[in-house]
Amino acid sequence: MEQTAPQKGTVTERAIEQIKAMIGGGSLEPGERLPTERDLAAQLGISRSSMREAIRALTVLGVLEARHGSGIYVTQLEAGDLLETFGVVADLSRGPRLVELLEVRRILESTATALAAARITRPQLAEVEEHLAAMEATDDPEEILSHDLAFHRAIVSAAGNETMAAILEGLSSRTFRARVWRGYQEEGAFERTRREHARIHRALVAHDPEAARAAAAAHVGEVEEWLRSQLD
Amino acid sequence: MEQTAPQKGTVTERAIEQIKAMIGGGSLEPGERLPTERDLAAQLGISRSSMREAIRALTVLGVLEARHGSGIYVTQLEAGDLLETFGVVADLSRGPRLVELLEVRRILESTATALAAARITRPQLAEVEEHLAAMEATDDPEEILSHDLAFHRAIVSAAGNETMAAILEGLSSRTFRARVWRGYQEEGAFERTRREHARIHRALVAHDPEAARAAAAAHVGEVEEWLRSQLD
DNA sequence: ACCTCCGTAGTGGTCGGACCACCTTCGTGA
DNA sequence: TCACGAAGGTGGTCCGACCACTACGGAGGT
Repeated sequence: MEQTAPQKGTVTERAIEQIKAMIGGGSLEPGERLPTERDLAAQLGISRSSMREAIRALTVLGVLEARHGSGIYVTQLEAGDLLETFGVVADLSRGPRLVELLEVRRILESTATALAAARITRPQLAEVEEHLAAMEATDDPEEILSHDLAFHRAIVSAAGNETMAAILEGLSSRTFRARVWRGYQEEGAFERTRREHARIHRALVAHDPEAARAAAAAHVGEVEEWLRSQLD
Repeated sequence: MEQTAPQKGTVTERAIEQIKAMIGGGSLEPGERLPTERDLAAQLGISRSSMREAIRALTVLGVLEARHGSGIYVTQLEAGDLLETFGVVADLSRGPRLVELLEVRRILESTATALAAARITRPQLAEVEEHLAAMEATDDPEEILSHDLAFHRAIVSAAGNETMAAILEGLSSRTFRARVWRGYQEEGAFERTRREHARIHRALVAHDPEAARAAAAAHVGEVEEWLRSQLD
């Protein structure tokens, strides 16, 4: 009997694990180019079709990047690369799961905003104010949403934790917010949102972490409460 | 000109988006069975190979589940299904990224532990104590790690937010902890870990959320500090 | 009438080959 | 010296065949 092949799971799953192991084990560095699909397949003793499925899987996970005509490369393995799939969670979650997601966002975003209050620099603060102003200068819901997202993104970015920023980016994905906020905003919540944003902004200017935490938690909590009440 | 085909990106990427849209749009319910690979391919006008890649991608994301000989099914789309891939992030992150990951875990786990202190039931508390006792009754590092994981999992579970639990599960994945803790535990941190666990336990028994939050934050923070000091 | 067993149709899993679309490189020519 | 174009290499797509496994239902026995 040949013991060289453990034979657990499908060949594609094995290939995925082996490539992941190569990267985790250090034989493949971030940014490095992999052998060709054909070579990799021969190397692991599987067909090119199965190897392509493995590569595709690692591509959607943000671990690999395939460039047509050039080759397959390991991504930089930055937080943004690996956490891009987090948006899928937000897009496909429903019902009670959405509330839980918002609760996670409230916890992380309030902490991030508190950190930002302590660390934010003048240029970063200027960017925050820019989006705040742009939000109030238009009536187009689409544009408001864009600057709303950018407003929070700028704040979270100032907290200095890229991983946290990437997670929150997923939790605030465009389709997610559009889905939840459509109903929420229609209940005349614009004015309240404006006040909450202003309160967050004042805390940032004052470099007051506790006030920032409270303001951000209240802001996200408002939507959370509304969504919870909709589940009846 | 045929305008029926938008032609952006690869056909596989389009197929992934279309299937995701079907699920998000409600034409595919959780647990429902999809058409066969061959039918789906014909339906979207692509080859079976490309369709298989799309299905494989959605499978690793925890959205679909393929059962050999039976068919392809939509998962229940529970937090655990969709966030299983989160472990990959922890496994492949390195250097500064690891510290950021631990910071996120500290924030979430301290909050979860605080919630647990307020809500934990007697049976749940019993399970926590079981793992605590088992941890102190053995010298096998492997077994200690197992019960350590289960200890925290039981606590987080008592917080009542499955999504948060699934995220923390990923942040505490076996390979992740084994990697970080190997060096940490060798510095005689066993005794300190024991005291910290005991402190968390006392806070749970007393149903004291603030004490629980502080104890959990300190516990994770210890490892975080140590890892930060190793980056020199 | 009921249960057991096994055949069979249908499904996902794997393979090999062919061709296309795109990028990169290098040699040719101005 | 530099711009251009041809050629090779790479990922992207498709096809057809076969294998491994599951599920369903009918034949046979009790």
